[in-house]
Amino acid sequence: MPDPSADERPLPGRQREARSNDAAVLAAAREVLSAQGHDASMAEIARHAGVGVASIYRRYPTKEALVEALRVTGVSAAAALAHEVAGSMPDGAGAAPDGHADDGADTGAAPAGAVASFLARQITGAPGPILQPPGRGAPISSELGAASEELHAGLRRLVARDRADGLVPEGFTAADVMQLLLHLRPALPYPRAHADALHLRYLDLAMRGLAEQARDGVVLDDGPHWDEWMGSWHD
Amino acid sequence: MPDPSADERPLPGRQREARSNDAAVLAAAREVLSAQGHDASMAEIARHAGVGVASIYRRYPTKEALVEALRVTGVSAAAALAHEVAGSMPDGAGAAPDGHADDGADTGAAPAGAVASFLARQITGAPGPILQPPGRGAPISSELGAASEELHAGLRRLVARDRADGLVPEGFTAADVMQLLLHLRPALPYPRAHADALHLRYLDLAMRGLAEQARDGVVLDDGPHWDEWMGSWHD
DNA sequence: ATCGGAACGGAACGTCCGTTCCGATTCAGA
DNA sequence: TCTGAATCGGAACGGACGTTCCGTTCCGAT
Repeated sequence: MPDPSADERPLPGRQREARSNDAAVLAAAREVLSAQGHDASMAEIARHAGVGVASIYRRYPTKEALVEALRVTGVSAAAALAHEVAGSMPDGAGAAPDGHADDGADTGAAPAGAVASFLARQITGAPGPILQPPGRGAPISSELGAASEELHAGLRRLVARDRADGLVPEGFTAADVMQLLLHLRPALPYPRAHADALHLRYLDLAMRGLAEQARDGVVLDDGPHWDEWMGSWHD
Repeated sequence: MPDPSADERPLPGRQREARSNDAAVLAAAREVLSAQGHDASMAEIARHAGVGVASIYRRYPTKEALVEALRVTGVSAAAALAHEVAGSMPDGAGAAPDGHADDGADTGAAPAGAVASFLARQITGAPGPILQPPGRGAPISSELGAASEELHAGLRRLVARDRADGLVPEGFTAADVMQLLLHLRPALPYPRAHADALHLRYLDLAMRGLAEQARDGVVLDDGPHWDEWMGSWHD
């Protein structure tokens, strides 16, 4: 979707505040929603961003739309990272998100798929409510669908590499990675650092289990499908 | 807390409906809260129980109190099961909850602690919101505290037995079992059976990881403490 | 210096939900 | 059969939150 007007910051007047507000809103939303869960109030997000509620609604028609935007950026960042870890970036993708090189160090010789997923979660900054699928009804904007597909491709590459290295058992798929992430998540009521430390502790167990299954030649029976994540269940 | 009046169903007149309503409310609450999460409405619970909202409030002063009651029964059932699996029941404890013998079969030679915990969760029937600790402020009624302590004792026995059998690594504690349960939980938005199947799939990974750590002689560094679960964090 | 419009912040509105209140219903005892 | 107490279900209340509306502020242009 190309912008017909000139895009090289042509009107830096009042619109610059708009842009910076936009960024502040996104950051605040990520922060507040990740700390307090999905029922944090819009007023709280606005206050955190140093902005009135109206400034949020001017850009996002609804709270769900704001969460959607966070989902898209989170999933895109995860996809970029997955591709990067897998060995080569996709085409002209943006720069890799910052601050993730150190975290991966202490996970040892774990399967890259799981590691990358954990890092992806770190990147999103808002693990619980945001990596979770939207409500039952009408899900998946085209943007989110595209990001999701890109992530799928990246994870497939990662898992394939891990399979070749004998780090994950046969039958373990990219969809498994997503569902494992959905099932193993930091406990909300605790302070962030504490919850993350424990999260890492137990994720390590799962990765060891994977590697052991691979060594034992286990063949997993049919697991989840990719579109079950973010999929519409229609009950 | 002994009841001074006669307790052997002395007034079966209108009060029988009260008793059965009470049971229906508890069952409905467990069902609805487990399916829809903590923000299911009281009206929905009442409707599910075939009862007016007032009949709930007549017995539980607040929604939180109702959830508390579910927590107590859930934790007590888990404690009873843990003691049973560990080899002998506590004193005059009630009968073991039904319908759990079959589920344990397909987990193979997994550590009993994790298996029992999973079963405990099955028993509670309301995994997510109910095993989670209450809000930050004033937690832990004495009843819940007692049930929690009983569960702690049971899990300690289980974990000790598993340690002796070389199924869990050194440094893995009863508190670890609880926190692992808190971190690895069924994904809500999916149909129950599906979410449970995946939950079991990934729990199996963690248990394999535990066993492997034990075989490798891994010594875990300091993990969680028991009273961090249900503990008041005071931020 | 003044004007127009874009963007702002916060007050106002409607809805939903937890909780309370009240008239109707049922049952034990006379 | 009648009375009264206990219990019931659902309507009414109050507050919180998502969303909308409006008067104000700021910036570029005339």
